[in-house]
Amino acid sequence: MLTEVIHKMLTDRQLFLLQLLVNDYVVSAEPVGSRSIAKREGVTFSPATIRNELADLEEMGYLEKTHLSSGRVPSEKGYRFYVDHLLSPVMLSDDELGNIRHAYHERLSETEELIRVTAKILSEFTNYTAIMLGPELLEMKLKHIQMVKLNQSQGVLIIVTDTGHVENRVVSIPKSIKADDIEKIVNILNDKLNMVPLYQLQSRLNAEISGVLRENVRDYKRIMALLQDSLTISDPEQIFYSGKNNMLAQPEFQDVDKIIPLLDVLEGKEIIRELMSMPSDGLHIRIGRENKLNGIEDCSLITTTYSVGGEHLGTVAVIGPKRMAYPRVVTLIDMVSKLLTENLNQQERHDR
Amino acid sequence: MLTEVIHKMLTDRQLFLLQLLVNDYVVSAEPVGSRSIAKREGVTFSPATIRNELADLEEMGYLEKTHLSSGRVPSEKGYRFYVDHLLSPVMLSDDELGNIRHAYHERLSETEELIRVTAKILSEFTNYTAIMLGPELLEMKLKHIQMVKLNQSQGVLIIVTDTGHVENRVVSIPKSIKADDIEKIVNILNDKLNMVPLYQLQSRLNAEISGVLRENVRDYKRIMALLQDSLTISDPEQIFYSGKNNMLAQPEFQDVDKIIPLLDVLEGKEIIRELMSMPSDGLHIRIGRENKLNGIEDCSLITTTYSVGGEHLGTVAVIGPKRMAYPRVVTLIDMVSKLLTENLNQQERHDR
DNA sequence: TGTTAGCACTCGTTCTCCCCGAGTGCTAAT
DNA sequence: ATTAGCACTCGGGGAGAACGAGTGCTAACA
Repeated sequence: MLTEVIHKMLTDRQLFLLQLLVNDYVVSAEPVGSRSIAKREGVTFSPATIRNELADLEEMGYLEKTHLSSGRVPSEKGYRFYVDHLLSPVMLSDDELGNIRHAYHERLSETEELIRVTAKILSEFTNYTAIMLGPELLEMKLKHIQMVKLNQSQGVLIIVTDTGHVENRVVSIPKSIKADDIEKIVNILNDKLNMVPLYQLQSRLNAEISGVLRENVRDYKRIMALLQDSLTISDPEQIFYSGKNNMLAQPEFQDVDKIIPLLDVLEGKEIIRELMSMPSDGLHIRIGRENKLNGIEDCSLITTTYSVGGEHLGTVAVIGPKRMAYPRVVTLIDMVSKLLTENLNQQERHDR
Repeated sequence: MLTEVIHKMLTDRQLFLLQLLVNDYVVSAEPVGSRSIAKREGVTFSPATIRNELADLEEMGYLEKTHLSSGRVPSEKGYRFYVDHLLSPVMLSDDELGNIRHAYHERLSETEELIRVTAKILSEFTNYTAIMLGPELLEMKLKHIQMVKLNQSQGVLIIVTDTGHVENRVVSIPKSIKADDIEKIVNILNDKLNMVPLYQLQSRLNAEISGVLRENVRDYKRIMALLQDSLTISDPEQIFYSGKNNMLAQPEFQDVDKIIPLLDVLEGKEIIRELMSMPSDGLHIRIGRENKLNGIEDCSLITTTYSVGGEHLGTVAVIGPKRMAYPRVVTLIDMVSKLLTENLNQQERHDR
């Protein structure tokens, strides 16, 4: 057991006090003093004793003071310890459980809609910001491809994936390419590329299709260029945000100068890269500076993953202040990612 | 000429002073005093004279004071007058013109992309928030409809409109409906509904299609229910935002308590209704409380429209503080909406 | 009669000073 | 080992004072 290792360094009482202090600070957002801890239930010793203990905890780096004679605040090391060893799962009230299940109860046949709803639930129940990465587009497989002509020189190319996701783009069609050519090409593509992952489209196109096309259609070069262009997946990630403004209500972000960089980061692409750099198995927590990304030094990031049909992976993330209600968020994010996986696979089940 | 009517009430000097004061306040965001006006170029009279004039303008309701001995600030009536009678068009620098044209210079074949880029340009060059309403989905005409089967019980219904917009939704297909039925149905729909505006789909379905279906396919009732369900356009508006966070940099929104309601309104649906309530011809400005919507009493809204092929109308809007750089925004929004129309119709031209 | 210099007055802002209270560390008694 | 007591620290809040940007008014002037 890990606790034995811990006991060598921290006494039971110190563990208890650290836990109390973090719990207190998480709700009050203000430095916690010995007196207020002493008043808490289950505390049998005096403020003076607590002060001694807290001084030790501070010396070990688990706590900090904002100024010489202030109460204590958890350090990042303190949060890390709390999260690793002291996190006790929290029970949600029946009311809340009911509400969550209810939100999922509508008929949500579309994967996107399901993810969007999940993000909303997560942000509303945590009061922080939820970010979800959809299943990577590039991992999806091509189910059907289609060209719809809009007018003499333009058409819409439509790509449907196995998950039911639809990509479309408008393309210019040179005059030299005739309608029956297009039909022929689309048929060839559907034939050869069925269930090919999107990230392979380019290479397959060059390897297999180019030869077939050369034999079957006129103006082969132009068509190849066109296809190469339009079968490039430009934005390989689907991103869903919810509750971006929840951060504004947090006491640590009352200052506008803190809000602007934060919101800028939340809207930017770097946060996505940060999310994708999280390990892809199970639940992970990054506290403050553990995030490599500038601008969220005062935030914590909790992520987990969900899967569709045991394959396509997506990420569920909650971002909030370092002083986060970790137990609650962990419970919620875990629950929601399981519900999401469950729901998605329920759809998937129809496949077999 | 309107100016004659004005002259009966406001002297030339008063007009001049009002204009100076608004221009000054727009950049400084602070009450303007007589001394600072006197220092401006072209002002030949003394602070005392200016004070007298300003007092008159205040009496007439064009100016306000924040407190008894402060400088003056334009009232809503003052802004209104300024906007109606004193707005002098502003020239953009060659640099800026170049940048704008450059931003449009990439190949932007997709309507959506074009609108998105326009919003971005507008918000970046004004430093306010841009909101664009896409051409109303309901006005578009059906170009092609298609069903792609995903698995035994689900398929994706794809609707392509004449503008190249693609709508799609996942539908559950009852087992009783066979593949050849689906093909038959889709053929009938494409045949009967070609170039029918989307808002008519429902009624046409009931009037014309239901009879044909009854004769040609099994399980007619179920299919009708399915079609009725999936041919409903759920979200009839496409909305593009850009620069929502620009508001945070404005001095009037330094207070977090002001930011939260503002951002909430910007994210909400009411603002869309407000936008749609603007007259649909030419450029319009609503100042402060002229907006019926709560939460943007301190903002002004400038809108204009753009058109696609002389038909589908969309809205371009900029929202900023009442103390807005009106001349610049008017010039920019006008220019950008023209460029947008131009670009869209360039695509359209290929049609003929 | 319109303009302007001069002056008393107003009022928000900023700075200082002071006090309060929450909290600490240390010491000595239990 | 625990705790009561005490001196000390420091941020926050409130009361004044000084400041300055601005006004309105009056009287003099062209």
